Amino acid sequence: MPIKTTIDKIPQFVDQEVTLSGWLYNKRESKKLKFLEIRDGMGIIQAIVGINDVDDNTWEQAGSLTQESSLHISGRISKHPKKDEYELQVMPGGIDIVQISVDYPITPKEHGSGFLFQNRHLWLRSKRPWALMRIRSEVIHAIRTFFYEDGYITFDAPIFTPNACEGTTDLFEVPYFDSVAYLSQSGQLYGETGAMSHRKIVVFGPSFRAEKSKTRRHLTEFWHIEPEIAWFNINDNMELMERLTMFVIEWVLRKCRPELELLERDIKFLENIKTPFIRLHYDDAVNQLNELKPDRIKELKKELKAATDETLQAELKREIEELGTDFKWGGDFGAPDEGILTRQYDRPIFVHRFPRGIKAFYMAPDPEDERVSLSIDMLAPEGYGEIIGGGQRAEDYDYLVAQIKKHNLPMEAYQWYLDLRKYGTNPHGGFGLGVERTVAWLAGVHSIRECIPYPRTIDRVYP
RNA sequence: UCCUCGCUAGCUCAAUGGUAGAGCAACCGGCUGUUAACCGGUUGGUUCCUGGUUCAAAUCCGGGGCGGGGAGCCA
Repeated sequence: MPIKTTIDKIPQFVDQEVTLSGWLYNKRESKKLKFLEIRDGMGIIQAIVGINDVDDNTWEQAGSLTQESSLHISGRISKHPKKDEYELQVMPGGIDIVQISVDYPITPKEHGSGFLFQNRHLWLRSKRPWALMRIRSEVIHAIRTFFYEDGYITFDAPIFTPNACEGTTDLFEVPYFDSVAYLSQSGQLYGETGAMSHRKIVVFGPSFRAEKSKTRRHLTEFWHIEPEIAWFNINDNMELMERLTMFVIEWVLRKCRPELELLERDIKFLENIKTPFIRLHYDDAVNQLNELKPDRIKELKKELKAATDETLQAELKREIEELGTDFKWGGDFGAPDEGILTRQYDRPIFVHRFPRGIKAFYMAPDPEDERVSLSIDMLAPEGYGEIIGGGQRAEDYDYLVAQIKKHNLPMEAYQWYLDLRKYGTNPHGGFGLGVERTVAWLAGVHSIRECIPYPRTIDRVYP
């Protein structure tokens, strides 16, 4: 009787007979041999059906299999004659078909991304999404492990909220009995209440933003890791971001080698990342940016000369024009600016102490320089840009009240939040890390839409 | 909200305003170890919808729909 098992455990069954349950991934056949690629969720193995090794019925059944047909398959495990892999030699009666799949839409050939996302429920079975979902799972597991081992409490924030965290324009409004509620765009304010109770907490959940963005870096629903810590300053904060990032990088390099290989991720870049990460004051970032701009423009002009594609030319022209003027103090960095800054380093960079005007109302002002706030962005290298945003929170009651007024936010909705400053206020802070952006960077994929099972964007809520 | 590109067979794409095609998939056949297998054949069309220009529209123009890429904003 063959042993029931799964493909990940195959190496321990060499020269033994096993039964696998799975799906046909691909098939190649000749007159006397059929090669069946079997996928069982844990991996893929090639099964061999030889016309002289099986009965007629098994031979016919093997021939009738179509892509994604479900089956049980039994045979002897052996080493691949050419490759460092194992394969399954199908035995007589070794094929038990559960269902023949007809017209599976996703073929092993090329498809456009629109088509693939329309068929996301099936595309998830293909190698690339399979690898990415496993990396995502490990990234989440690594983050939770990091915080757990560091003494943090998991503190879940509500998803229905009565108020805006950072403004109302990009909130999803939903009916709530006789009233309305909003889908949370951040758990941070609730996280702060948890920090006052447990000192170190981490909120993990989905965040919703009705931003009408259509880029590879935006989703309307994304997963958000938001630690919040009492008695915690901006330097503690950067140190925490750094430790977390290193922990996750090392975890993924340790656990996801096959997946990274499948995605053809050049892992040298990740392996070479060392602490300390670069720490750049906003002022210095602005100066550096203005110094580097002329060189970048030269580069782009060269690219423009070489470019033949018209859309690429137009894009390059626009980017050159945008870079043409000096970056003025007080502005926020755009994607091209972040690109210039990160390109010169081999590790993530922190930009800290942004002007108060471009950061959220709750950011603490810098006591040594009132123009700026104690805010931090962490920019990933290789052009991935911002993956963490955070900072120290304003602890002074009167300052916060003034900020809420200045930002035209409804005071009554923030009474509970203001209570934190009335009763035992203290320097505290935290940050928000985008899970999908982190996965995209570590896995080296272009779009964060591939980094979540079902991406939600401005014009896709199906499937 | 703005800019930009696109929509033709199941998929990826061709087609000077003049008979709508290829590759892949599917189906049939061939091939002794293939691995996005290969070779031969067959089937497959409301050219996104709508209105217009024209002797004639996949192609040009207007309106709409859907999708890709980007800006701003952000995780």
